[in-house]
Amino acid sequence: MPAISHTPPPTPPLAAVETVDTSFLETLMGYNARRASLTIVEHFMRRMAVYELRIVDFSVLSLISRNPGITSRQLCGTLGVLPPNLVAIIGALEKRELIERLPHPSDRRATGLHLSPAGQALVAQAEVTAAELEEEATARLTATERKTLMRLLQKIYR
Amino acid sequence: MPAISHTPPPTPPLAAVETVDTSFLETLMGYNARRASLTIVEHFMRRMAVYELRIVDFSVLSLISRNPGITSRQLCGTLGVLPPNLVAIIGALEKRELIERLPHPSDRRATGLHLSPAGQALVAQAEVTAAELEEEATARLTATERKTLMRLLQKIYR
DNA sequence: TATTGTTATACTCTATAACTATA
DNA sequence: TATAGTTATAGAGTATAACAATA
Repeated sequence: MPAISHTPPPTPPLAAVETVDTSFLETLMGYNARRASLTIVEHFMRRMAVYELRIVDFSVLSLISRNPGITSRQLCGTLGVLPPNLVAIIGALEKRELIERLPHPSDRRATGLHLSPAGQALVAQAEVTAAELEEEATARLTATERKTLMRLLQKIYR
Repeated sequence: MPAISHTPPPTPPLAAVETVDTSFLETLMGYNARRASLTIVEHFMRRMAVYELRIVDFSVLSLISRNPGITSRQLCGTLGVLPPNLVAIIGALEKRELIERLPHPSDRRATGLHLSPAGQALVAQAEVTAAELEEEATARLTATERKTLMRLLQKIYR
């Protein structure tokens, strides 16, 4: 049986933290993907502000542009937005006269979404800006690294 | 001068969209980073549910573990959380008796955050799970690709 | 019976202003 | 005067339930 010490255990040092050690979090793909994603999102919001477009608005317009007649349901499935939350998004874009709702050719429950001429002009400009800001946000990467990064990210989510 | 047609312009075809073309969005780094990030986040939330930890809770515990005595302000700066929003997070972890607040050695305005023994045990388990789920989420990548991806993501946000 | 689009609503996350105690 | 931590609160984003019209 060991001797029992009657002195209290030593008080912990309680030193102040000088610089925060984030090395463990940086070994996690989730942490790195999130940080990188947030960085690009910042660039995006700053550059798209002139068009008064959020990321979801830009995505919706771009998808309608390349898929004229797409339905709300298809947009929801593609972008991971729940149907009730798309209503206000579509409504606002329609109120700005950037998109139009036309009857769906074969399903009277649905409506086909189309860009107005103003919407086509806006999305054309916004897509140029999007390409530019991508270059900005990934300026520290070479063209080859950019392609590699794109490919590896797609391997995760596809 | 060309002849003027008096017939109305042809009605647009209004064909239904069969499969949604997402090829343009897939050329954007922001889109790919966000999709990949969301995929990993899903894995994370599912696996961390047993510990009742959200990503921010895990991050806070892991940072306190490696930086005992870290202040709320330092956590905010590291994780990009605003001070008012950290209060409830810290409060809940303290109520669960996973962390303890001890006086800061040199600044009486601040409090140093420390893990309780229960908190240390939980974070140790959670970090193992985190490493496992990372493997799951990036299962389609080789070890080399994983390292490359990590490096390229860090080049964007650092 | 299932699906599209919608309303209402609740919950979470994020952001801003203002206060106290201390530096 | 500036900073750490806090409260109250507002706004954005995300979630579920339920309904009418149509498939």
